[in-house]
Amino acid sequence: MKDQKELMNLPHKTIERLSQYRRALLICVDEGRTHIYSHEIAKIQHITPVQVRRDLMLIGYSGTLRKGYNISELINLIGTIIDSEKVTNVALVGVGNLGRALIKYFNGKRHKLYIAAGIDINPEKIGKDYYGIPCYGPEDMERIIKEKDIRIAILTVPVQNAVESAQRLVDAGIKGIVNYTNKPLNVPSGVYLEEYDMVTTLEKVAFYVKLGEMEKGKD
Amino acid sequence: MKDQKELMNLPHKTIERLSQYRRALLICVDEGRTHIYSHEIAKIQHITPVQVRRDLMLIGYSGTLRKGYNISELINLIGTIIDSEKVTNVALVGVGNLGRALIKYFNGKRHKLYIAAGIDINPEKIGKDYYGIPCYGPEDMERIIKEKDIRIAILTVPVQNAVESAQRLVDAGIKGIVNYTNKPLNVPSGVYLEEYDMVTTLEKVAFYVKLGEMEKGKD
DNA sequence: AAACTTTTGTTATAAAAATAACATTGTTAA
DNA sequence: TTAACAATGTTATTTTTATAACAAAAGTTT
Repeated sequence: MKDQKELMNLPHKTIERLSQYRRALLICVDEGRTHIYSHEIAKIQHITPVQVRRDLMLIGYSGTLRKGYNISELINLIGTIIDSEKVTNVALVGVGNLGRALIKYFNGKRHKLYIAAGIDINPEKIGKDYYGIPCYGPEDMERIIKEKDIRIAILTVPVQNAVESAQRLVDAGIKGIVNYTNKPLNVPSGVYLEEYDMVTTLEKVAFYVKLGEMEKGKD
Repeated sequence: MKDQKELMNLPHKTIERLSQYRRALLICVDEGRTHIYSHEIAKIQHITPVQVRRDLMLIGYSGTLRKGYNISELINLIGTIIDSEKVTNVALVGVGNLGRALIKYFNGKRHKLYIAAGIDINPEKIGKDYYGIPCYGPEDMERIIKEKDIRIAILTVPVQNAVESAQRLVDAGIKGIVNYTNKPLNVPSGVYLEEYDMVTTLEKVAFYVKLGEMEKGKD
């Protein structure tokens, strides 16, 4: 593996793909495989084999000629790059349908990321467990974040609570936020913000479907 | 506005941003505003004003000097570009937590995209309505897709059903799929596939948080 | 009214990302 | 044993995306 300094220079897209490679590789392990070729990874990810090899070159991993890459070695190496040494605790703010989907979907999938607490304003939810994760009230948010050393928050509250929740998370010392609400947020530098809007995704698909139909109509 | 042919040449990233601009502009309309500057849009989207102006140039929209852009005009223009003329019907395959979150989140947000049917394997859900959307059984999938002229599907089934569901959707003539399951899919050319994995998003945030802490640790 | 300011729109440049080209090397097969 | 093959690893090139530079014009200030 390469020097830690070089990690910082990895392209953003490579970081994303490493996470995706690992996901695919974990499935391969379950299927009992030990080795995989770059063109197989590429097929799964809908990218080119060159891109796979280039990414692996960047992290300093070498496969075996004509045997491909050792899957478990590669999984471990990707782990040393993108994971923290210790488990990173995550708070889920907003335990509605989306929030519960995330807990269920995420639970146990990655060793180094753990949704350690749900937070919700609904009194009926406070004190309950959801798929094994305890739900706290908003008044306990700051305390729980400190007690559990939570660094990252997933924001799945209703849009009208998004800004206030984000502000409180930042004030409580959160260092990263994944915002699934409809409202673009602002955070100070030093806090990493990732926003995802399902409407945009769907609109993009709709656009390219429309484009495809226009292309076909031309013939 | 520009010629339809030019639409096809719009950069992919511009398409995504147009959707996001519209989202932001719709919020501004609700706030009663009529005009907006490029640097204001930029601030909301965490990008540069130049990028905003360049995107708008690409779609052939002109603002007014020192007054900025007319919000409702711009919303309409973006609509003519990314929306279809008629409403595009969408099927939601898998009415679990995530599926229901999507219906609720999406319903009524965009005039030209409509989740017209939910499909689920669970007999208790079949025949029920979820936030106004009827849920059908898998045996009715092909029929409903044809009857309602559904072009696009959102896949939110449990991972073990993902491959089979996708295959049936493709066979039924679906032209676009948004895959929220954990399993990378394969579709024939002519079907537009967009995959989104929440784990990758969270891992990316965790990585950059870690990087930020490493940077700080150096001082 | 002249100089300055602010904002748009466009072209030019730089940076990032993806792809292509190709060298290398075990392995297989004639 | 030598040629062909199939795979990796790296450098070079192209494409895409983002940023910078700057011209133009409408308004503001002195």
